[in-house]
Amino acid sequence: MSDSGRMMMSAEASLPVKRSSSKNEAVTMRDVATQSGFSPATVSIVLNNAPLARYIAPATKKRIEEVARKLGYRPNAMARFLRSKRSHSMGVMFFDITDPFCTLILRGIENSLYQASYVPIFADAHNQRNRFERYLEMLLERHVEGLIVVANWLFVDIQLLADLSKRNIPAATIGWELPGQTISSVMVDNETGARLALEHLHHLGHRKIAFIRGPKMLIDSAPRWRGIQKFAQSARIEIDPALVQQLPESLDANSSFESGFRFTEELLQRKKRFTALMAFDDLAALGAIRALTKAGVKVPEQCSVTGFDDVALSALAAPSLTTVRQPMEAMGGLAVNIVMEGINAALEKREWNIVSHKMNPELVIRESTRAVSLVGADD
Amino acid sequence: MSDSGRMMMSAEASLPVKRSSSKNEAVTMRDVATQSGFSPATVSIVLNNAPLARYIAPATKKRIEEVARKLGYRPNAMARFLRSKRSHSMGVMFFDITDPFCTLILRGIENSLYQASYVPIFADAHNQRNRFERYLEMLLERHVEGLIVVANWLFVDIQLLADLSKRNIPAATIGWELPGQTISSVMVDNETGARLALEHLHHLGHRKIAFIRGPKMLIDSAPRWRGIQKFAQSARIEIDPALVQQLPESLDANSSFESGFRFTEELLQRKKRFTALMAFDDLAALGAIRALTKAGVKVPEQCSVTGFDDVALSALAAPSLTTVRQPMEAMGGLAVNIVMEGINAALEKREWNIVSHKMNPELVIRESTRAVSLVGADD
DNA sequence: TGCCAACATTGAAACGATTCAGGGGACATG
DNA sequence: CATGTCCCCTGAATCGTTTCAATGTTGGCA
Repeated sequence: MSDSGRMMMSAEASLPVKRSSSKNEAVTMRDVATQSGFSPATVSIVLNNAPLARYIAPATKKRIEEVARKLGYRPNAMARFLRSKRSHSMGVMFFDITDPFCTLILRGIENSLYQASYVPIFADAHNQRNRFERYLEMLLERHVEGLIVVANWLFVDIQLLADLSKRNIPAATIGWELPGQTISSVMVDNETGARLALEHLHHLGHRKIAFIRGPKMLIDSAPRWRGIQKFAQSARIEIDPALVQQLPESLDANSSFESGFRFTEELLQRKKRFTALMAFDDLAALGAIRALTKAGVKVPEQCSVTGFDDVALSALAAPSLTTVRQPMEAMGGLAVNIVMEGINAALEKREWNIVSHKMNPELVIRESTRAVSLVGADD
Repeated sequence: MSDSGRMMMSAEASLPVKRSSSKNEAVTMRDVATQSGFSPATVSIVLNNAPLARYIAPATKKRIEEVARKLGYRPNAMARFLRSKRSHSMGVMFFDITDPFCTLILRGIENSLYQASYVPIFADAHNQRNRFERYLEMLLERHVEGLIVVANWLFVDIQLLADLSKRNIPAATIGWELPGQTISSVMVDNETGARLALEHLHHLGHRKIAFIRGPKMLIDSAPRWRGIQKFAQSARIEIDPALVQQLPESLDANSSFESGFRFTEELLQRKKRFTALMAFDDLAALGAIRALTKAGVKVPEQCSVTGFDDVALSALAAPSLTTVRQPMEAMGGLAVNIVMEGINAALEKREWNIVSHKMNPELVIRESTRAVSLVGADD
């Protein structure tokens, strides 16, 4: 009564509502129910706009929503999950957050999840198998609705799949795939990417080209090399084995910089001639540039260098790096969509298919490549 | 029967256990209870090693644990939380994952949380206020036990605090603090850091020094500039206003590279003389180096450059960057410890204090700085 | 008047764990 | 034989939602 008087001016008729005395107890649905004079069931139906809400009187809805707002009601996600089986969370496992390759992918994933009002639970495996497994365990306990694995190393194993498919949790991998279509995956088309880079160098007139191959353990290595070989053959570029090196297995994100640096120094010491160097990834390329510069070989004037990935610093380096871009943000987004599709399919008891998607890479031409100068020394 | 026969050889007497027929139904505590022949209560007590477990017969424990393992029982985190009020999760909000400044901090946070078996829920605000608020909402719905905010922009507002302190969720900020000790914070000692860099340049003989100040909106800007001014005064270095520029407000992580580049170009065009340039952060420094190099000014031979932060690429750049390192991983770890302390205090109904910690920065000397050459032209 | 459909709301049973107040049984003690 | 004390274990309530079957109330129509 005391309240209703003041409210006369407002268009909304607003019944009195007791604010919860500044206790730190959370406001529950029951509170909203008692305060609004309806039952918890009704409140739930209204606030979730459930099918039954069709039958709820508009005035009731308004009243309940008003009380909920005034009380600052926030649904308890755990309780909700317990009943509805939907956690609205997605596990995101990756191998190393400090790897620049990862961060843009994560951005893409995060962005898409946010659109869908899903919460990401991040799990950084630090490239360690046991950490991977432990995190997987934690994610399963939390009943993530789906799982995205950003991995490039081969160690991620079958055990994972067993668990996932048994509990049928939709999953997708990025940058990594399992033989035999057992799990959805998103990868860049490595073979095409490598071809693009080599084609570019070839087009610029380079014929004596040094290569830094990726480590065996990395799934990307083989197809990229294949792309190189195929194009070399078709363009009649001779690959001199003495100009080919292979990165060692390493779990450290920045190690390929060191290796690229060291390999290039060795190459230079051996007085091998080459007018271009094609590195497995951007970091190796930057390492190579560093070595070349240090030895007084100017990039790109005397030697062109290409990378792969287009990580953030490639654009900032001096000279900026010509490289093959992986559409990382898009890859992250696509993986989310694939998993979402799986979640929805399961919800509607539809069938759905495992998809393996190869994204198109894009050649990004910057400063580190240039046409072979026909006049003047190329050394 | 078929099972027990095979088990005879094993030392553990093992009673038969029905494996859940390959349904995808999750195995619950009730399953373990019925299969083992004890009540859910007992199972809970045993599996959690609750206080009451003192009174449970060893044989019972063994049996229950065995059944749980065989069935592949995994506790349902949500159900557990609903009862126990402990979500074992921590909200981690940050402004932009693509900012290299962020990633190492996140690594530190993740690492410490992992030790404590807490799951991080990552929320990337993209430097947008509404996104920040929406995520905060989502984190609260999920009842994270604590919150860590990695922020440097000033827009994070009081509203946040109201919500947090009302629900008394322990929180800590990294790289940002609120006036008046209302929330725990971990920051680098910006003033000291700036002094270290300037001291270094001074020590190398530089007197004509250009400065790129940070944007006003960034909390780090003021103390760093203060550090510069104080040292300049005590060392009688004259700061020429014509050599001082200020980065614009921008939400893009890489914008300071552009700005650093542009500012330096302008400086060079104006034919201002300087032998060293001190940039607000690493990206601005790299931009500056780029501009200098482009203009034919050799770094460090003709001009020394320093940065701040020591982000990952600073070591890889050519020349590698002399900079002031923030102990980012340690800062992340410390923030987690602070929040954990708050959680535990609340649990034990202890009092606990808000702490503001200033971490010591460290000067990292690399290739981009060199003593002023007394002979030869410095231009 | 009687019956049915549509409307508006609710009671109560889950969901899967935790927790605490007991409850039998065994054994010792007075 | 009554009582007390450990031991070992369990029944049942509870956490905050969702959801379904059920209930009472209208109004329309034959």
